[in-house]
Amino acid sequence: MEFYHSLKAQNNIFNITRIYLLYTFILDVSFIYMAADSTNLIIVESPSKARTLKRYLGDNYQIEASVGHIRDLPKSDLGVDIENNFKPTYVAAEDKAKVISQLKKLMKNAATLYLATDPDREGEAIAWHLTEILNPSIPVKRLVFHEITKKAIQESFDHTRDIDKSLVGAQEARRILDRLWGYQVSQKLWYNVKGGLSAGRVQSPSIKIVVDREKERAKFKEGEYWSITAQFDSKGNNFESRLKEVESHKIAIGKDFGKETGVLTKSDLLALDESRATKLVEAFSKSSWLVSKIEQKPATQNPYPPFITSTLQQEGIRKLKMSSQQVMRTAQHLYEEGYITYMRTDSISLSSEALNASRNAIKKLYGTEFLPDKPRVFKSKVKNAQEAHEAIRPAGSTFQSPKDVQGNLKELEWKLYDLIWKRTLASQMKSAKLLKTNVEISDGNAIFDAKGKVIEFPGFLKVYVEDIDDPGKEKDDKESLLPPMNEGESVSATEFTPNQHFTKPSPRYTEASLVKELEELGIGRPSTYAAIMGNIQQRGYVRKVKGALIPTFTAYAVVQFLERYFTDMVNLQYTASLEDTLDAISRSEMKSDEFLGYFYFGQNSTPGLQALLDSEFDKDQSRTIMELKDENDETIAVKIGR
DNA sequence: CAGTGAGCGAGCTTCCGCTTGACTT
Repeated sequence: MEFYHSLKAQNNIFNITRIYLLYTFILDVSFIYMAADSTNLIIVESPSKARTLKRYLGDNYQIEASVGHIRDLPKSDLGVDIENNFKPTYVAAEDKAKVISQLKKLMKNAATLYLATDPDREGEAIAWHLTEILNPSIPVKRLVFHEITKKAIQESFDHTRDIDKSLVGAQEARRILDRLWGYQVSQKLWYNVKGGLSAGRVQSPSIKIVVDREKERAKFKEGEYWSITAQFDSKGNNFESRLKEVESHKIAIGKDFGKETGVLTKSDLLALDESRATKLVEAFSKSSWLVSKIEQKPATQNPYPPFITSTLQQEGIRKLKMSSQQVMRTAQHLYEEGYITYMRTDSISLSSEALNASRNAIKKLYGTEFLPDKPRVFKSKVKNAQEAHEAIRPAGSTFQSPKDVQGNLKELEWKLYDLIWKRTLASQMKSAKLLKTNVEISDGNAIFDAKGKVIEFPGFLKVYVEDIDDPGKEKDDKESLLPPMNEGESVSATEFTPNQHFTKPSPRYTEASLVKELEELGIGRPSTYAAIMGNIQQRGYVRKVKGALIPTFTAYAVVQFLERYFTDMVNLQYTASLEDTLDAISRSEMKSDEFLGYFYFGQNSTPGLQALLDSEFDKDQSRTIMELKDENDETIAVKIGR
C-alpha cells in the first residue's frame, strides 16, 4: 500500500481525464478500513517473478505463482468432444494440487484477485483457467506488465481489464488442434508403421526438415572445378588475388554447379579443369599486369539485436559447444539467481532500465565515442512474435560485469553470462565503420580481383562478433589488407597457383540451425525449442553425431507416411499459416470452433483431418523404407516394425 | 525332465506449451 501511495503522489492526481484513477485509489484506501488483515492476491506464472514483485509491493499484496499451466486436457484420453463443437474436457494437473489448494486458501482472505500471468496467448489462458478452478467470489482483475519496474507496475494497476475471451479462444483452438493432430495421427502410425511412434504439428515438420536435407545430400553429385590464385607485388608489398574472368567469361565457382548433376548450370561461365588451369598459369606467367580498376567504398555494419531464446541457443551451441537443453538449463540458473532477465522470450526490445544500464556501462568501459546519440531500437522480424517479455540481458539497473561475477558462477554459467552481457552491450554500441576495397588486375585478357576490408572504427565489433555455421563464410571482424595502389600502376606477379576444388552438399542441420529454421517458419515457441531438440533425439528420429543431426530409418518411414497420407500436416507453409489464423481468432475476426471445423471437417475442396484419418492405409508399404537388389537380382525390402 | 522358443493375446504408446522441482542415471 505504501508503494502504491508513493506512486500516486508522482501522478497528477488532479488530471480530470484520469478520474477513474482516483476512483481505484479510493477503493484501495477503503480496504484499509474494511478489513485490516485482508490482502490482495496477485497470481503470476513464475515463482521467481513472484519473489521480484514482492520487493516492489508492500505487505498488502500476497503474491503467488501458478507455476505455469494448472489445467490441461487429460493425458490418456482425447478429451475433445468433436461432435459437440470440439468441446474440451480439462483436468487439473496432478502435480499442481498443492499450488491450487494454496491459492484457494489465500483467496479466502483476499479482497481482490489480480491475475498477472504473462501478457500473451498462453498467459491469458492460464488466467482464465485460474478463474475456472478458483471460482472466486471477490472482484477479479487482469493485470498486465511487460517488465518489473515501478513505472510498469503502476501503469498496470491503472489499466486493469477483464480477461480477453478472444485470446483465450485462440489458445484453446491451438491446444485442441495440437491434441487432435498429435493423438490421432500418432495412432495411425502405431497401427501402420510401428508402435510407440509420435507425430505432431511441431515435431513432424522438424523431422521432415532433417530428412529432406538428408535426401538432398544423398542425391548430391560432386562436381570438380579449378581456380587460380596469384601473388602480386606492388612496391614490395605482396597481396593475393583470385582469377575472376578470362576473355570476358566469368570463372565458375561452387555455387554455379547443379547439386544433383555436378554439372555447370550457366552456359556463359567458364569452368576450369586441370589442363585448362595449368595452361592458363603458363600463359599468365608471360603476361604483364597492371591495376585496371580500384573501387573503394565505405560501409557500416550495425550490431545484432540482443539475445532472445532462439539466438541464445544458437550462439551457446556454436560458441560454447552446448546443446539447446544445456543452454536453457544454465540460463534458468542464471535467471533464478538474479543474474539475467527471463530466458524464454521472443522479444528483441530492451526496457528503459536496460537501455540506461547498457549506456552507462558502455560509457564507463569504452568511452563516449562508442556510444550512439540515442538508444538503438530493434524491431522484431520474427513472424508471430508475442513479445511477452523483454530480450535476455543482465538483470538490474546496473549490469554486473563478467569480472564482477566470475567468482560466484560455475564455468559454463559464467561463459553464458559473459556472452549475454557482451551481446547486450554490443547491441547498444555504435555501428562499425568499414572501408571496402575492390582491386582488379588485368593483362588485357584475364582479370584477377582482390578484396580488402579495413575496420576504420570497430564500434560494437570490439565487444561481440557472432559465430557462423557456414565454414565458407567469413566472420564479421575478419580484416584483409591491401597495399595502397593506383589505377594504371603496373604490378609484378610472383606466383600463379592452380587449385583443385570439389562442390559440397548442403551441410546437415545442427541444433542451432534447426532452431533457427523453425523460428523463421514460425513453428514452435521459445519454451519448447530445447524440448523439441531433445524429443526428436529421444524418440529415435534423429541422432546427433559431432553436432550434426542425422535422421534414422524410423524418421524416413514416418515422413514418407505423413507426406503420403497427411500431406498438408507436414507442409511447412501450411503449418506456418495456422499461426496467422490463431492471430485472427485472438482479434475476434474468426471463431475458434469455425476454425477447428475447417481444420477437422475440411473446407471447400480441401479435405479436413477427419477425411485423411479415414483413408485406406497401405500397411505393408508404409513399413517399407527402401528396396535393394541382392546378387541374384532379387528384391529385398527393408522394413521397420516388429 | 529341464530348458528353450514359437505363438498368442492383453495392454500400452501419443500432442504442444507454460512453469519448476523431484526424481533417477
